[in-house]
Amino acid sequence: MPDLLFRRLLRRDPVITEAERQALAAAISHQVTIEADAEIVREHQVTDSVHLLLSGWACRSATLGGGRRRIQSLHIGGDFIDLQGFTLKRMDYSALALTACRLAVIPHANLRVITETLPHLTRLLWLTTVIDAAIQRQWLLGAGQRSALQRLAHLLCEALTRLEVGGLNDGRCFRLPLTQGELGDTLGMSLVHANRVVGELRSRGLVRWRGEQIEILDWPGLVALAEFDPAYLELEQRDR
Amino acid sequence: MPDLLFRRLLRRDPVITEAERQALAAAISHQVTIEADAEIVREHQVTDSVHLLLSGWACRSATLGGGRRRIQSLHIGGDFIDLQGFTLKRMDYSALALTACRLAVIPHANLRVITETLPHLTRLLWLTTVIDAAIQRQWLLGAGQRSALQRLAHLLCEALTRLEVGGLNDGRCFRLPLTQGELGDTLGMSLVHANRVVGELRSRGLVRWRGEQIEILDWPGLVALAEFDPAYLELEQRDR
DNA sequence: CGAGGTCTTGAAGACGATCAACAAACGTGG
DNA sequence: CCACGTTTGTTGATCGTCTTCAAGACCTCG
Repeated sequence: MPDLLFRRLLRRDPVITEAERQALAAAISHQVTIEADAEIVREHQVTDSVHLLLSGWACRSATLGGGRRRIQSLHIGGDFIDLQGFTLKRMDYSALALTACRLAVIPHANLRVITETLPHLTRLLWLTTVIDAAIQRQWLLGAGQRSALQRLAHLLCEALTRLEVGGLNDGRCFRLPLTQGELGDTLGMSLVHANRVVGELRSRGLVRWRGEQIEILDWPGLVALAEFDPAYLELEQRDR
Repeated sequence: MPDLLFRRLLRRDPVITEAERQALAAAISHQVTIEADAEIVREHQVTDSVHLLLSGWACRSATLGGGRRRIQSLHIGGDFIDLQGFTLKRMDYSALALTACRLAVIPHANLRVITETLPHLTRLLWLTTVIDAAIQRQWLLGAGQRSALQRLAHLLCEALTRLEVGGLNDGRCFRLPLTQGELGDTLGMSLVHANRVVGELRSRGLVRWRGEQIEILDWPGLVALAEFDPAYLELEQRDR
């Protein structure tokens, strides 16, 4: 079941043994399907299992007094939504389904057994949380130092690159299931400004953007605008 | 030597065995002292050891074209500067000493042995990288949704709380060894605005701030202004 | 005592927020 | 199939926060 996860891990590490595959598959207690806009975990909740996204899109978000919301990350098939919770226990963010999602549920107890028997797989799981954090650092960097237009361009570059690793894109086309309001929350800007900045990207001929469907028309131009360097996604195969 | 680290881990987990303490102490290959403004690790560098800060202040920073720099985190005694590098190998940020620092160096090879023999200690190390990421999420949340004044107030709340865990503060007084230029880079604002916002905090009677020395005069007021909730620092004792 | 870094303050201007209104798309039930 | 309400997208106008440029004060250290 967690094939997508393994495919992505294999981009980072040359060897995943059959025993490791089976252990992780066996750690899954059950699967669930949830509909769009459903909550996967709630902020402040103490959790006892983690969720691996098998298909669909999800996000993490946190809200501040005054209803100001920030979407802190986007997730696609093969991502752990809340692996942090395995060590953290109490969540500091909520996770929401952006589309209908298929999720694999893995109890913490089963992960604990993995940490006690399969150190290499443990390091790979650790790695996924660390890559997660590297993406967050990139967003933090953007939030302060990139313009609104650059942040949007960077998001598109990151999205396409990550989708490609899982084979979830269609060439230069992909789906981004966010309303412009959600896009604003993701990029840290108002709905109105998100709209303007989407318009700017279109008028520069960099993307075609109809509803949720996006086509990158000028990848080098977009990468240059965003100052996108995929190094932080850690796509090199190494022994970990 | 890594007493500060253990003290802080004990705030999160009730039990650390003598074997775990000794294993981590033994994993340290050597210690180094570096002077202020020295570089600890450089962006894009492939590392083979991690650095545990024993005393002094350090930060992580990343730079974007045009020389725009972002300080992504601040570190005090007991923090790992670059534990991410153990799984990541290639760094996506630079680390700099803000003051003279004493560092313990732990080769990746020794950490690997720990992951293969001491699963509970491994989970605690994993936990430190996850708390690290939780702090980053909080900064990301602030970067978009908090005003400049609130971000500064939040930074002070976080700094004092983290210093308290290590016993590194002096009541409501502590040292923050940042110039206002660096403070601006940390908070994602210009030097000039950082200065104004420090002035605002002073004139509201919330802090006394002379050079690097800070005294919190009105803690509840500062917490309220910042909307500071220390839950994300994960200070509850649990089995991990 | 001078020099370099740091802090402080003023003024002008840019970027993005907010307020407001309307258009387009979508889904639902009549 | 159309009417209707709701959600989403689009555009204009005004306003505020923060940036940039600039200059002067302070301070520390050789």
